[in-house]
Amino acid sequence: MRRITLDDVANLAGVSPITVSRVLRKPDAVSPGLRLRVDAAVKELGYVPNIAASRLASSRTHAIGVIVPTLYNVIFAEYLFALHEVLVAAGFQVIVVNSRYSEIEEENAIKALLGQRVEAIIIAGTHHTPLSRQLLAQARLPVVETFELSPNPIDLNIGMSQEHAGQTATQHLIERGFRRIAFLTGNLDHRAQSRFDGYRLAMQEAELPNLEIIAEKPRHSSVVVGSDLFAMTHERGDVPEAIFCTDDNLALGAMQECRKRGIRVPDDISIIGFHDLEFAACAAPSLSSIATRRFETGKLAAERVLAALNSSVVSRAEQIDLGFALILRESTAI
Amino acid sequence: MRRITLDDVANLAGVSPITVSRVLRKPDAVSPGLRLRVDAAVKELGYVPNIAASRLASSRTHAIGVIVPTLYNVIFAEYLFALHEVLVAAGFQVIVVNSRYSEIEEENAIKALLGQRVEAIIIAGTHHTPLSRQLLAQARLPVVETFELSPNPIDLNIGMSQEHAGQTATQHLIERGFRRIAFLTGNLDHRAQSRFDGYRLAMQEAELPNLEIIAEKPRHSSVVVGSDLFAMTHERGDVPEAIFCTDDNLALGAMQECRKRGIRVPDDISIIGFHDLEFAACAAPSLSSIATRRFETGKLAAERVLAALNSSVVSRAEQIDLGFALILRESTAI
DNA sequence: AACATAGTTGACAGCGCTGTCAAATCGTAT
DNA sequence: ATACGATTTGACAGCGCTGTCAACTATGTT
Repeated sequence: MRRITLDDVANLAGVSPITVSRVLRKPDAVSPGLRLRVDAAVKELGYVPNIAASRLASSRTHAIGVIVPTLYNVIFAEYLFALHEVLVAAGFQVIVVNSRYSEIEEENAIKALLGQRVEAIIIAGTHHTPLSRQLLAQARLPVVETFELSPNPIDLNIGMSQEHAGQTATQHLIERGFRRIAFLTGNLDHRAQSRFDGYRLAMQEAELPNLEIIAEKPRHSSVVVGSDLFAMTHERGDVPEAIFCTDDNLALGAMQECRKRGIRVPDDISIIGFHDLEFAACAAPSLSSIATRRFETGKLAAERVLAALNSSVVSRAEQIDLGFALILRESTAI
Repeated sequence: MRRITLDDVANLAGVSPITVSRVLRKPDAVSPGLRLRVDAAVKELGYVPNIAASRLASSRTHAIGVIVPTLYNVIFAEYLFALHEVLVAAGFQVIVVNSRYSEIEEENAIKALLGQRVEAIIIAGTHHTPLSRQLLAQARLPVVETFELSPNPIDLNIGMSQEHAGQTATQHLIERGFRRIAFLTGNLDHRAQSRFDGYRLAMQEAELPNLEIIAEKPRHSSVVVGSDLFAMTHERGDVPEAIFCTDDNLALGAMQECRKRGIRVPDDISIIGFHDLEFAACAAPSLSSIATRRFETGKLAAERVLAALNSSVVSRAEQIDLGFALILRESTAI
């Protein structure tokens, strides 16, 4: 069972293969009569062009590689949604690869994407293996690092200061008058680590002692982990006055666990999350958080990639800070 | 700036191109001496094979197409995680495409995947356009439809009866003695519709009137939507005795809104969700739900695809029911 | 009627790799 | 020293498409 090719369609329609190719790619350049004949033949044979052959012949793949650490966190779904919206509309295929928070897997992902000859790579995070950096730098294609700001961007960098955001959240709790303020996270990936750095900076400035609630075994931020970690802390008997959680899911879990244990939020304990996920506003009590701009990050990254691909002017190492916002709600109200 | 090719590596290493190709694909078939020379040349030039050329020449893509409606719902993240785990380990690339709950976009996704000459397609759902069905059936490759059971599967079908699950959830509420039982959803995609059918069947059997809380404009299941819909219902003054939500997120939102409005769960109202998402067990109160098997669905689908690709025996139209489980927790306790 | 012009169509080669099979090389037994 | 099979290496063609450029057709102009 041979697959149907351009030649088969051309034979059936009684035209040359190149004409069939044109009908498919730039129909306006072909006379209506032939176009109809070719379209009919395509339909009759159920012809679907072989993209690998097309990519090889044209040396354009119309593919953009995107690397994210996980699909479990909705922030990446939002980011990918924006990327898709822009790139697919512009005729590009988006190839999403998952690094599972591992730099080695990320390196493999980069190799795989380069092997596919993607025309650009958009990668979440700014920490990569030396080989990853080298591959990306040598590849002579637009690279966008997102979500964080890098001290030495490979190419374009669109993000925000995770450290400053962590500091801001902590300072808010300090200003509320709390002294025993804990930092809670399920794992310390690079971004969580930066938020932690910000927390420590703020605590140090206020001359307050650190209070870390960090899972023994790294676990993805989720409601359950927030619940578990708070339960453990409560059972040890050292419940803080306030908690900064690296993620709203963790914060929600902590709040639920408080409720179960008869601890009132914000009367007995204040809680602030991170990312301002959709549910933060409607939680009971509503959750204070740091709003981050996932959608805008994706949109801007995609637009810049398109611009770079169209302009052919090589512009290097630009950095865009999309910032963040402190959102105050009931969970840290006085 | 020409890209580095196999020939460049061969020249540098002083061997024929085919030998380089062998070193990369089956190193054991090449003597250690040459292998080292070739590896060194590959490294020196930073050579990355062109997958399009490889696919064209070998007429194997080692790619599997996966279509999901959205990445916003974590159930698809879990499903994709399982698919990846099995397929990537077996040396396949997983190409994920998003249909955004649209049959037209799904059709386009199918065309795109067939154009890539994927070796199998795994598609969430069993409702497709006629052309989609035709393309999938004619494509002569393994097709797996997942998450639902189809009356006429295209090929393999791994899922569960959404209708029966909806009926079971509703019957549980009926057995608890409630009469004013509402069905709440943000949108009526095919699976939600089937759950709704199950709800109506159960209500009809018990000779109870339907009570629908369905968003006017379709909205993806989320905590906010659950919260909004419940708020609207409460303000209209017709709060039911129990609610079956098509998704745990909706249920969580409804519970939070209850809390804000001083309605106690389960004392004043019982709520059951769907999917048994991770947070259901640790919610306050913990949430009754229908547990579904997303991970197993993905794993089994991937394994069956691998088996089909290896066996070359064409086995058609098998159907596997992975079932579901009613999980009773505080939110529907008496 | 001859010619310029724009608009269509086609011939050709080649993108970079791999399957197939033939040639070369090696080690070992005679 | 020779012959043999096993192993290693290479030559060749072709996968299915597209870029380039040449050839052709229809139309309008002088």
